[in-house]
Amino acid sequence: MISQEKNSGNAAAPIVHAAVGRAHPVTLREVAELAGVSTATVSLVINKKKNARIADETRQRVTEAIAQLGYRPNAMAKTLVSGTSKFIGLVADGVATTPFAGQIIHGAQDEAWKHGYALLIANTEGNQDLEKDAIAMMLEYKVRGILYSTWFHRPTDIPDTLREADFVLVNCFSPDAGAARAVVPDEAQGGQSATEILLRGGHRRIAFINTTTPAPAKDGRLQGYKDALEAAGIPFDPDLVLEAYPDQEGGYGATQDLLELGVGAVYCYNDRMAMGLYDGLRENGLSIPEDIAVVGFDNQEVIAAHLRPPLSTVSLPHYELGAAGVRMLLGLDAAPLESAVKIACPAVERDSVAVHSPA
Amino acid sequence: MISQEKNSGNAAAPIVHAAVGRAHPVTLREVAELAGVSTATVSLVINKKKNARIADETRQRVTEAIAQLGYRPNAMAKTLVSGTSKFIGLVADGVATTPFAGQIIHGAQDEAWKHGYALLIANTEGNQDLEKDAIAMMLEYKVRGILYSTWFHRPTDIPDTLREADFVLVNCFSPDAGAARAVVPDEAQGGQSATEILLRGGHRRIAFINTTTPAPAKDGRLQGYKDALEAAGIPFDPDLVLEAYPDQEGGYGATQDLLELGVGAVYCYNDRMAMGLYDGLRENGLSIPEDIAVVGFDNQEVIAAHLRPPLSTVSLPHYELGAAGVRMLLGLDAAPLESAVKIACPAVERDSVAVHSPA
DNA sequence: GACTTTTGCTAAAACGCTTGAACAACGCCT
DNA sequence: AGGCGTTGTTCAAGCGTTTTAGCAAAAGTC
Repeated sequence: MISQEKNSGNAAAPIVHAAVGRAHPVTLREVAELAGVSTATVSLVINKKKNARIADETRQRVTEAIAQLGYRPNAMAKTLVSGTSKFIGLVADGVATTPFAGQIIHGAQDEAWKHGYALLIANTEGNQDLEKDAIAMMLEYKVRGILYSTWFHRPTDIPDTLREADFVLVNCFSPDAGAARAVVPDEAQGGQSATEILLRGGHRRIAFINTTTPAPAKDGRLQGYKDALEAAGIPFDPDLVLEAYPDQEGGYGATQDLLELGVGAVYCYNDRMAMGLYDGLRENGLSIPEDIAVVGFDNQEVIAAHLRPPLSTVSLPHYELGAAGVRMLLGLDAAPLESAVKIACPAVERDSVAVHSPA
Repeated sequence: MISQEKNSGNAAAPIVHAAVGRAHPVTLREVAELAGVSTATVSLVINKKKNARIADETRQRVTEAIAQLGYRPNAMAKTLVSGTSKFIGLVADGVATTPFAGQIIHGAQDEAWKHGYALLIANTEGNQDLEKDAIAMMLEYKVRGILYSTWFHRPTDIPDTLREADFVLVNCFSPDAGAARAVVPDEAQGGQSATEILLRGGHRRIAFINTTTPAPAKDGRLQGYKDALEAAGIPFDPDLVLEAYPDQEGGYGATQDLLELGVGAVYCYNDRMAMGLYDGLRENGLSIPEDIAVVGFDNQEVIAAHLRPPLSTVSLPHYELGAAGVRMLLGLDAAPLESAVKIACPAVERDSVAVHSPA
């Protein structure tokens, strides 16, 4: 339904967007002709060149012609002239697949957009050929740079072709330090924050169920646990550290061992383990947080926020990783080459740890 | 670490990719000069034009020159000539934000890639201005077409600018039927499948906890429930249909009403409600599926697969929606204008419904 | 041997835009 | 009146491709 405004008393013809309908796209030249000027002039007014001297009257005429024809600049032509596009590529081994790592895309997209860039994404699902093709394509489209990201924090090899572009590693890093700019989550700080939630809850004997799978997260989260204890003046007791496969089954399965420890608080390697632990604890007639306090790690919304009681945890800053990656690529953030930049994992306190009532 | 192959006996010079290092990008002309031919010839061999007559020897020389220089075609220049790029735009009101709807991106990306297209995404978070800018940007980059998607199935208005492009609505549809091509989930079929899981489990009295929020899903899922009952020869009993807010709290809160119905099976509007219901049921000492069978809808992996017992549910085909959208856009799938194409919601059977032991 | 075909390749225009140099017209100063 | 600085605008080259028409040489044809 097209609403036609009544514009009596207005001499201007009703504006008709000629471009609507997809005939032949309107070009600069056509605008120039309508306005009775050269294409150079039109270009000048469009780009608001500061040292260009254009009469107000002319500027006006051009602006009108643009509106009347529904002109849209051809970004390809622009790019061809300038040499680089306003694209930032994002190649991911699976962030689009995994629910919460998708936030990397989101963060990158928002930040890129903020600076006038658009995101070109490619999900490679870990397939090397696909990855190569994706990077090639981005290179061909003259992207400003490429964000190379992984769905979980890990070391990664840098594909050769990637080096042809300006790039930043996101959520991963190169084993040979100094080889590339990178941004990763601060696992240790996160582990410390998680432990501190429990500490603040008044707990002194805190178990940690770590993962069995080797990963930067495994070491970092354990380190954070130790750091927090040390800061609180509590000696580290290796017996309080269990290990299990990092999923719901793993958490569930660790219940018995945990109970034998006789602790009042547990910090789980991730939310899924915590979820399993909830079930195990419940089956043993224990309630959270009264009998035992629990914190997780990752802040997988769908799990953590909807468990009963809602789980206190620590956020994996995916959104921030994406955003920081873009800023680093664009040279807006400092980007040390020696080591990856670490992004904080903020604590998210919910109800799985009782507030401390100092005895 | 650069490994230098020993190539004694091989007259060819070691291939050096001149492009690595980001000096001045290699152009067609340079390749032509190295090969001692014209740019036209190089273009011809690169694009493998079938009716182009090129001597094998020449083709060979060109190929070598390309490899030697590490030449990469400039896609912008190509696009400028051809008029349209190999991009497909995806504007989303939040699919990147919501975990599982991110699969729309994934599906679209895979399918687009399969046909040689790259995905250009823009998350508008429902912001109209952002949306307009995003579409404008896509138009300027001469995208092949635009996928306009929403994070949950709903009617939507079609922004004016969108009409300047070839477009398809994904997971949403226009209230004025026939206004646009669209692809949406088949809620009714999904509801029917969900109900059938319970029916196959031997249940005859099946409750349905619908949502209180108006949406295509509300009507469709109810319709499917009725259809399934009818097909099974069971009269529809309105008393068995409850309503609650579609989240975990809603499901939990519906427990009492549900128990008063005295049913042995429940079909929940979504997985989150089912999750809440699990808690409510458990508190009442009821076990799933022995005392009561439950099915959900949506198949939110993180919830459904990890509940105890794992929840039988019905999948919202986000991946397929994205893929189908691309195919429709590219004219690979038929695209009726009268109504949206419906994508099946496949049942995912887990353990929340006992297998039927016919008495 | 004079012709037509075929084969292999190139010249050059076009795609839509940007930009530095050039230019015409004007007012101002001496 | 001559020179000069300003102002407003255009010229034309160039960005890296694709593609059509056309040309020269080689190969067939009778």
